[in-house]
Amino acid sequence: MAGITLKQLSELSGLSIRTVSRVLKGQAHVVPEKRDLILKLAHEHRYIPNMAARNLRLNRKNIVGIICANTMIEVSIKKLHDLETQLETCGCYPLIGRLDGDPAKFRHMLDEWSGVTNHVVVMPSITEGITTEAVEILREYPLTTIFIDQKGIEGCHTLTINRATGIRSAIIHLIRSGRKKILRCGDIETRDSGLAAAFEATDLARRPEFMQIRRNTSFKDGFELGPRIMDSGADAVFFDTDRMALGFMNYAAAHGISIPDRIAVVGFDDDNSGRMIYPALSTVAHPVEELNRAVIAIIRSDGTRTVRKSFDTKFIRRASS
Amino acid sequence: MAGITLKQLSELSGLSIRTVSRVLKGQAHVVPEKRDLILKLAHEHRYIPNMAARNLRLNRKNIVGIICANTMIEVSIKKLHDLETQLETCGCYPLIGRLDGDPAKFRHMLDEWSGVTNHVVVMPSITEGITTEAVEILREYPLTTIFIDQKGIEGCHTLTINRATGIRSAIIHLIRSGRKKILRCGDIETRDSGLAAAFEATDLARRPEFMQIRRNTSFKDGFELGPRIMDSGADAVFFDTDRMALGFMNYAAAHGISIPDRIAVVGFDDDNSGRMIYPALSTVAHPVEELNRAVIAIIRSDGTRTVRKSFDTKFIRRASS
DNA sequence: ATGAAAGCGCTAACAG
DNA sequence: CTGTTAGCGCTTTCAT
Repeated sequence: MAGITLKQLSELSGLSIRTVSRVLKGQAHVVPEKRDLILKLAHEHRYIPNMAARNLRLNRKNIVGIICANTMIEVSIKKLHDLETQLETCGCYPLIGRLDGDPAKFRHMLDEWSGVTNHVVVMPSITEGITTEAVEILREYPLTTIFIDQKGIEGCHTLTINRATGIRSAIIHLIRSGRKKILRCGDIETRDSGLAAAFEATDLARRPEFMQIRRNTSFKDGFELGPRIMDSGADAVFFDTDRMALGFMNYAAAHGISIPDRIAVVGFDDDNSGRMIYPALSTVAHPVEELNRAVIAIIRSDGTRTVRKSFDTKFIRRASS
Repeated sequence: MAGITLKQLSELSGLSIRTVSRVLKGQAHVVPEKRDLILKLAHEHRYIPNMAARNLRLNRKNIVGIICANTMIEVSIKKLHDLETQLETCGCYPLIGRLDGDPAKFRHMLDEWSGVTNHVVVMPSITEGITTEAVEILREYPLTTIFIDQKGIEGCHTLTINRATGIRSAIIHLIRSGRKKILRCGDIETRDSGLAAAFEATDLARRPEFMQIRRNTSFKDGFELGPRIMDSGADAVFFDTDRMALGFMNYAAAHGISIPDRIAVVGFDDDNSGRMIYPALSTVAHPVEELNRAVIAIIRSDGTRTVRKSFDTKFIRRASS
C-alpha cells in the first residue's frame, strides 16, 4: 500500500537519484542498459511519482478549489458539473467546499487548502449569496479568487450572468405570438430588467397588459398560485423559476387547464424537469459552458489582469408557449 | 499573493525556525516576549501554514478522492453532496473525478492524485457501473478504495444498497390497500427481488395479479407507456425509477386519469421532482446518510479489515398510492 | 528555553 | 553521460 520512492529506486538500481529521475521523465543522455534496468525496476515496483512532493518542489498546483452553496438548485449543480469536466480537460481537479455561513469553519477549510490550491472559484447560489464576511476572509488568503455571479466585489475576477437578455427574448416571443395579458410570478430582483426591456421594445399600441404577483418561487408556490393566476385573466405567465412554473403546470394538469392554448407558460433556469413535463416547458437557460470556459481561461492565464465579464442567458422555446 | 513561510518568519524575528514553529503551534516553553514578537509578525504578514508541505512531511492526507460517473441522476447527486458534507465534518475535503471510460485519462487522473490522497471512493451510477478495467487500474495504485454499490469486487471495501427492502414494503403497501392488479414497468435487475419477496410474503388467496412491461426507465418511456398501462387494467403500478413514474403521471394528468383513485403509482429513487408533482409521488428512498457514515468510518479507521456492508432502502408513502 | 539538523519525495542547477 | 547538492515548507529528534 505504501508506494515506492525515487530514492528507493536509486538504491535498488545502484544508480543516483538524478539518473533515475532522468529516465523516468524520459529525458535524454542515459545509457540504454541503465535506462532499461530502471524502467524494469520502476514497473516491477509500480513506481508512481508523488505529485504532492513534485508540486511542492515546483510550486505548482493542479487542484482548484470550488466553493459552493450548501443547498444547490438544479442549475447550480449543472454549472458545477460542467466546471468539473472542463477543469479536468486542462489537468486540474476540483476540491469541493461548501459554504454554510460559519466563518470559523470557512477559515478552517481555507487553512486546510493552503498550499494545495492557488485558485478558488466561488459559486454560491444567487439567493443565498456569499456574505461580505466570507469575502473578507477569502481576501486574507494568498489565493486567486474567481467570483461567479456575485455583485459588488472589487478587485477580483468576477463573472456574472445577464438574466435580462433571455427574459427579454422570452417576453417578446409571448408578445409576438399575440398574448395580451402577461403575468409575472415571482420576486427575484434579477428578473426585473429583462421584463421591462421587452415591454419597452414594443410600441405602445401593441404592448400587452402587465401584471405581477410577488411571491416566493418554489414549486409549492407555483401550485398554490394556480387559482389566482387563472382568475387574473392572464393568457401568458412568466415564472421566475422553472420550479415555480412546474408547480403551476401541475395545478393546471390537475384542473384540466390547457397549456399553451388557454395560457402560455415560460420559466427560468432550464431545469431538467422542464423537459420531463407535458407540455415541455419553455424557459431561459444559463450560459453555463461559456461562463466556465472563462473560468478556465483565468486559471490558465495566471491572471495579472482582473477579469470582469458578463454572459447572456438565452430563451429556449418549447411546447408550453 | 505569495504567502510568508516559517523560514521567513524566523529570519524576520531573528529566532530559529524551531521556536517559530513552537509558538505557532501553541507549544510550551517559549519566553513571552519572543512569543509575542513571533505572533505579531505572523499576524502582520498573514502567515498561513502550507498544508501541502505539512502533509508531505507527516505523510498525512486530508483529501479524499471521489470518483463518480460522468452522467449522474438526481439520487447520485444527492449521495455525493451528502458525502461531501460528511467528509467536511471530519476535516477532509473531496477531490472530484469523473469516470468517462477512457483508461488513459483515468490513469492520468490517478497519477495526478498520487500523494495527495490515500482514499478513493468510487460511486458510479448503477446503470453504467465501473468497468473491470478501471477496477484493475485502481488496484495498481497504493490507494484504499471504497466501492459504493458495485458487485463482484474482491478484497476491497464494498458498501452496497439493498433495493429489495424498500420495494418489498412498497408492494406490500399496495396489496394491503386492496390493489388487485399490480403492474411493474421497467427493466432494472436490482428491482426484481423486492417485488418477488412482497408477493411471496402474501398468502395465495390475497395475492394480486402481477404483470410487467420491460422497458427503459426514462421520463419519456413512462409517458409513452401511458396507453398500454391504462389498457392493462392495472390498478397499481410500480415504476423502476421516479423519472419514469413522473412520465406516466404527466400522461395521466394530460388525460384526466386520477391518481391514486383510478391507479396507484409508486416510483423508486426519491427524486426531488417526486415531491414537486401533484399528487406527490410515493417512492423508495436510498439509505444515503447511513451509507456515507460507513464511508467516513472506513476512512477514519485506517482500515486493516475489509468492510462489506449492505444498507436497506425504505418505502416512503405519499399521495400517489 | 532554544537551536541545529535531518528528512518527507521530488526537481534541477551545476559540476565532473 | 552521471552524480552531488541544495532546496520546496514543514515537523521533530536531539542536543545545548
